[in-house]
Amino acid sequence: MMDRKNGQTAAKDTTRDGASERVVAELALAIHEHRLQPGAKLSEDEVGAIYGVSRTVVRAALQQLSHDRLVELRRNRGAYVAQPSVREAREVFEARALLEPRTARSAAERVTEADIVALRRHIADEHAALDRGEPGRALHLSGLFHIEIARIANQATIEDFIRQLIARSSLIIALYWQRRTAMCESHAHDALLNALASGNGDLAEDLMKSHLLDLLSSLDLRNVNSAPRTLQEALGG
Amino acid sequence: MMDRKNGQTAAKDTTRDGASERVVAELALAIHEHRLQPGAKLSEDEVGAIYGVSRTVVRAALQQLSHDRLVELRRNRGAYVAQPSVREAREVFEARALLEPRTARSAAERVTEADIVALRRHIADEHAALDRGEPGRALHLSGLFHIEIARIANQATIEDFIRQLIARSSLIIALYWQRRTAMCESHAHDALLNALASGNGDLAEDLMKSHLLDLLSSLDLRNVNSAPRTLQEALGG
DNA sequence: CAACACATAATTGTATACAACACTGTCGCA
DNA sequence: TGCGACAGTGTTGTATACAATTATGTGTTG
Repeated sequence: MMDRKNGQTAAKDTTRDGASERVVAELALAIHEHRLQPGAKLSEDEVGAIYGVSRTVVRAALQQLSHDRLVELRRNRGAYVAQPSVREAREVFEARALLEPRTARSAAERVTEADIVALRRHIADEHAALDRGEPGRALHLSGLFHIEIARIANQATIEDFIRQLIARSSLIIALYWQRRTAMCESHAHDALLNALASGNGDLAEDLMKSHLLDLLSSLDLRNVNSAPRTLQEALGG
Repeated sequence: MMDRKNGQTAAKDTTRDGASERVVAELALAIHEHRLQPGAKLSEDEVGAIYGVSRTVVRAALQQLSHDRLVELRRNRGAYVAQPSVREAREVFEARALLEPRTARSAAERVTEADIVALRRHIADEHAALDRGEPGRALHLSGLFHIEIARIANQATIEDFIRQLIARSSLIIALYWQRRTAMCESHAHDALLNALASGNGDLAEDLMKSHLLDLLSSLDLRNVNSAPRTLQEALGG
């Protein structure tokens, strides 16, 4: 293990200390991009070996992720990528419906030229990822679009909540997405962007609301398998 | 230190493992009841000695508290009870205004007899604490009243957010409360309880909204001392 | 006397060691 | 053969040791 650590030291020297933050970021990204599937076990030794840190650091990272509900900690049994239940899925979108439309309105009232440019960039990246056949990355970028809007609204507290909700949404989509509908949401993002650019708060609020409803309705939340999936299913897939 | 640990083992045997949760609870309670003032330093060794656990456990607890923004972690410099800025204070109440009125409406639509009984109990406890001259405890109970309403609304995700916001509100009140207005909010809680008991969602939502506005207006948020208070002031007080 | 530099002490960041618990497979018994 | 007890193995929970960083106090120097 020491060898591996030394092998990664070169790449780590930018991160000086606070090694757990890097692990948090890497794991969160892997979950967001669906490289880690819901239910996957995150063994402390294994994760530590991969990133060249001790279990102490890994534990801190896992605890942090568990607070965002990306990871579920079971006492004496380890950490697993969370598997939101159908009920949790509904709750998350309920909360988003409560927070995001109003936030979009605030954003429309405060948005600057630079913000618009950044948002256009996000959308372009999203399309590019889709064209490259990286739906996981596209989904991640789609989430960042929402977070960017929250940032523009300039309410750090609400932004944090939205960030958590979007992270969980990523897991929910991994579990409950039904392929039927194509990934058409980029259209919704375009419309939102236009509303923001024109400073139309009413429209932005409405568009966000219906966008979230669309998203929710594209999920299959009939509680067919509301029970947590077994590890075997996750590993076999 | 070992002696102390053994000395507490008897009291700890109910908590089997997960020792950090107990530390989290104790520290959070101390903060909520204003026994720990904003800005107070939480040394790992010291906290560990008090609760008879190692720094490992204390660190886990502090990290958890920092995620709820009750504690601020500064790299290589330790953990301090958070000192929300004026801006954060406004943001917290903005978020509460977004979440709680709608939640109160939901609660009114779902409330049961047992819930009403529990809420009455909360209010009674709150009054009792005030009469006993324990304003810190009364404030804590007042927060629990809000959390109870969120619980009744049966949206665990939103409940968690509200829980965080109320925890932070406790710190905000510790910092920015202006004595002028008496602790009259119990009245507001009574009115809310009646609205809930009669199943009047509209009224509950309105009452919650104005209750939060009252609370906000009872704070002194002119940024007289928006800069974080010095440790000396905290210690000298 | 003020200001800087350095040595010292104290505290946090990380790694490792040991203990406690959970899971797995085997053996014995009905 | 089926079920239960038990030991073995591996993983997590906690404590401690060491390294790195910061804060403090002292002495020197302009």
